[in-house]
Amino acid sequence: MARDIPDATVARLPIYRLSLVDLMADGAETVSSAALAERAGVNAAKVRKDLSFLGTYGVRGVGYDVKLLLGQIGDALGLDVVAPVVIVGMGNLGQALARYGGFLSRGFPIVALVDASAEKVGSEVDGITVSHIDELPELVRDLEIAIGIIATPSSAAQEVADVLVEAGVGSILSFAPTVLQVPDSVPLRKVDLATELQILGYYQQREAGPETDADKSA
Amino acid sequence: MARDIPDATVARLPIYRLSLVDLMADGAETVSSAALAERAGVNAAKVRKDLSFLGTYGVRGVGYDVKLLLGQIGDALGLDVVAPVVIVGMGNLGQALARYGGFLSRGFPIVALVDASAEKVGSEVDGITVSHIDELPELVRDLEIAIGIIATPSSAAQEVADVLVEAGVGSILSFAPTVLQVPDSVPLRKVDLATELQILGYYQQREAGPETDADKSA
DNA sequence: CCCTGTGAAGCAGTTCACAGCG
DNA sequence: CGCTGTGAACTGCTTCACAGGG
Repeated sequence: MARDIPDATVARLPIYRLSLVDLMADGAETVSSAALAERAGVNAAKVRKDLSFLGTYGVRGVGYDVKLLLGQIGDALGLDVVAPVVIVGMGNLGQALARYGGFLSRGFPIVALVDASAEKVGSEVDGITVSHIDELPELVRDLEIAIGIIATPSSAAQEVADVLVEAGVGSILSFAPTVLQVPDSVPLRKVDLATELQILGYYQQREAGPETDADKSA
Repeated sequence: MARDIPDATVARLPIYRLSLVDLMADGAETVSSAALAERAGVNAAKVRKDLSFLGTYGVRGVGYDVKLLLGQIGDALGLDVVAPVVIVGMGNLGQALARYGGFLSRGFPIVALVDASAEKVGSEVDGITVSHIDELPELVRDLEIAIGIIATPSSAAQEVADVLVEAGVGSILSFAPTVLQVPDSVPLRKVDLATELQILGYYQQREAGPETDADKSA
């Protein structure tokens, strides 16, 4: 079992996974690093280096077995372990995420929805009844929730993050446009539309930008 | 005018901006690199290095003038130039973004909404009438749209990206979980819920992860 | 002979540490 | 005397280039 994969590589594994799923749908049984690189939008050396962190599964002169590689990436990402998700904040974005999340591959089931407003509590979104935010700690414990998604206004985000951490959530994904303070032991990732637009604005200004990477995150 | 700022710095400027807006609301007139670093969740040396790329605006022994610094960051990001936005795909996510976008600071007005389905075309979302996707090139030209946001299913994303590029959009933000091919001259950023969850899954697995970065992106 | 796996070189980003200005 | 601005060291990521296996 491969441990301690560089952050930059981890951020690319889901992209390789996506490409491999497509390849498998196309009936491919093996794939070369060059072909995978093309699909994933990176260069071949990077693909080989990245995959080498998972252990070695390529066959020289042939390439990688698509199915096997998919399994290896899934193992590395821990996709075999189900990680229940709660979405906090049932505004436009939270509701959209709840419905959108329904399409997510098995592994990240949305098991609870939470909001602070009396109007929303009790209503159903995508088949799940919205609970009051005061019940969050209880929900996290009872449903063994691993990931908390914050889709509240900025003003409430830190408070929600504190509750999630306190309740024992394993990691947090925030859509609130604010910086959150959480213990180092809780992985936190942030997605913010305004930030993304501003970054694009910079590159646009001076014609010709880089070619993405996102992940930039880790 | 400061040119050629490192990608990693550009990705942090919106975060500094956010922190500075808060500081200004709190009535602060100056801020030290240490204080700004704390708010932004980075270290002080990084703040100073980053800001040095904008030109020098700090006063030794005192810190940075909040208002002046906000202006400088805005200039660097090109926030003085209005960049009209079109959202393509009026599913749950697209609609949520349209409404959410209404809250965005001036500078990124959503001026058009587009969808392929006859049901959606003609309806109104957040005060804007949804146009048919065939009108996209025309809209981009007439409304001088600078940024295209892709909120379609994966299957349509590449086609939409091609149309946007062809129509002359300056940059693209994609929410579709697929890798898009665009010319190097068009900055592209990707946001994908499933990718984010998978990355979190990795770090969660081995208890104790890094402290975000997002962006990871450029 | 093709394609992987990987040392080694090169580059970008981060952090340190301190000189110097207000 | 505090805090900035920055050279220099360091760390981590990317890319090159090639040895070696199927």
